[in-house]
Amino acid sequence: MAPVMTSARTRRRNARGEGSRLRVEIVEAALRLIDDDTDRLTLRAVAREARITGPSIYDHFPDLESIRTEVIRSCYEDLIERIFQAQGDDADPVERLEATCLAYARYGADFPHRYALLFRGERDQDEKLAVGDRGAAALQTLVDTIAACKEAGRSTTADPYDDAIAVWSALHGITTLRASRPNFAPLHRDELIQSMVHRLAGITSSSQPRTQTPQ
Amino acid sequence: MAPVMTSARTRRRNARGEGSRLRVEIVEAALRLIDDDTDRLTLRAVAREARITGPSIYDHFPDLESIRTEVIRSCYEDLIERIFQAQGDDADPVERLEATCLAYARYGADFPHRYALLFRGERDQDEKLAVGDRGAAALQTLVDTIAACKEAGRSTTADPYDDAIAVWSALHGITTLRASRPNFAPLHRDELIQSMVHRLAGITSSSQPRTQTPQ
DNA sequence: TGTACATCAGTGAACGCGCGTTCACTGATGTAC
DNA sequence: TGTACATCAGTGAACGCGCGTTCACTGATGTAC
Repeated sequence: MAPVMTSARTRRRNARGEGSRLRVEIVEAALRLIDDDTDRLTLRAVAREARITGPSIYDHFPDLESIRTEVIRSCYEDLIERIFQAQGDDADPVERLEATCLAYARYGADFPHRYALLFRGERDQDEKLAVGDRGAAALQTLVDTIAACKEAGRSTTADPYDDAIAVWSALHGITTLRASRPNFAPLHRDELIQSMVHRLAGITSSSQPRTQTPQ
Repeated sequence: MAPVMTSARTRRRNARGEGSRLRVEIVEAALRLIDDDTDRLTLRAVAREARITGPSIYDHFPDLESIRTEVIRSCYEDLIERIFQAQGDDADPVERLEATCLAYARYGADFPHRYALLFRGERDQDEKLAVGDRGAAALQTLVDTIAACKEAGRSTTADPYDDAIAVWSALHGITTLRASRPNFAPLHRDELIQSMVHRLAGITSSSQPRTQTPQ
């Protein structure tokens, strides 16, 4: 008689005292499903992907929604972390601005479905995620960098905050348009992004990759 | 004995020969659900909203997916129509550009969930919707308008197509960011949009609502 | 004008499915003696 | 070193639900005579 094929077939249970390891396995499984463009994240699908049975999840999460929240929170943290890392120790504020914006866009290009997830939900999401402060700090970083460009005489910005909002909007737009239309601006994405950022942040002269032809 | 409460309680059936009227009622019901931010569009929910029973839908649509497709198609047509209408008969190309972009952004602000629907799906969508040509024509309109600005000496654009893509990205970004964060740029949305469009399309001088402070 | 009837716009019951969640349980494993 | 046992990491069956879809049907209404 052939052995029954169970969903947990090849998985080896965690050792004693290592039970909480399953919590991160669950989140990883959910991320895999999201990256595969699963249209609806279900508890049973996550369990299958983690090669456990449904009820096992309840030792680590009270319900499906809390898995979802944790997944979004971890993606958010990841993106914010990359933004701060991209700020690096660059002395030139224009290069810092470019690096920050490209890091943001690159996250969206590398993980389009995770990125979409971050901006799908709405009201009160930040509170539930408890990352509101870090998110605001990331935006402030962009504001400060544009302000630094101005102080260095490299930007004509009249309002770094307004321009940071404009830059963020443009980055978000090109990131999400690209995700939904695979053929959208594929050839010179980074150049397009840099060009948009330069214009919206009022960056002057210098190593601008895009040449303007005066009328 | 109290009458049985059915989902079709108050609806009056369409007259003979008017059966196809139900088709548009179904689409309207689906649109209402979408505007109410229904998380998952189901056939049974559409039927309830249209005050008919589920099976009645099958006289007009072969399956749930085809309702969805028709809804998206009609939203797409609506948006494209508004873009062409906004082009109007304005002689000033800069004003035409502004009107077009604001019409686009306004659609997204007025119908955030319909707008999101248009950019949720992905590959092959245009073919399925049979609106690819009209969509491309709408984008071309934007390209032409920017080119007209240049010819009128009102834009320094080096490449109207690239700049149209940039403008579209920015519009898409601010529209979707606003949808997911209700507090995002609420005070001067139109001014922000105009300012972004002007800078990305290389519009010079004139009635720019945003004052640049030279360093 | 009156009536039988064909047509048409739907209905209602039923199906199999995957879902979230609950509950009692099992069986491997580290530990006490 | 050997064994009984408590603990822990999960399992399996079951529940009620809403779903998409099918099928046979019903009952109002326009039309032919």
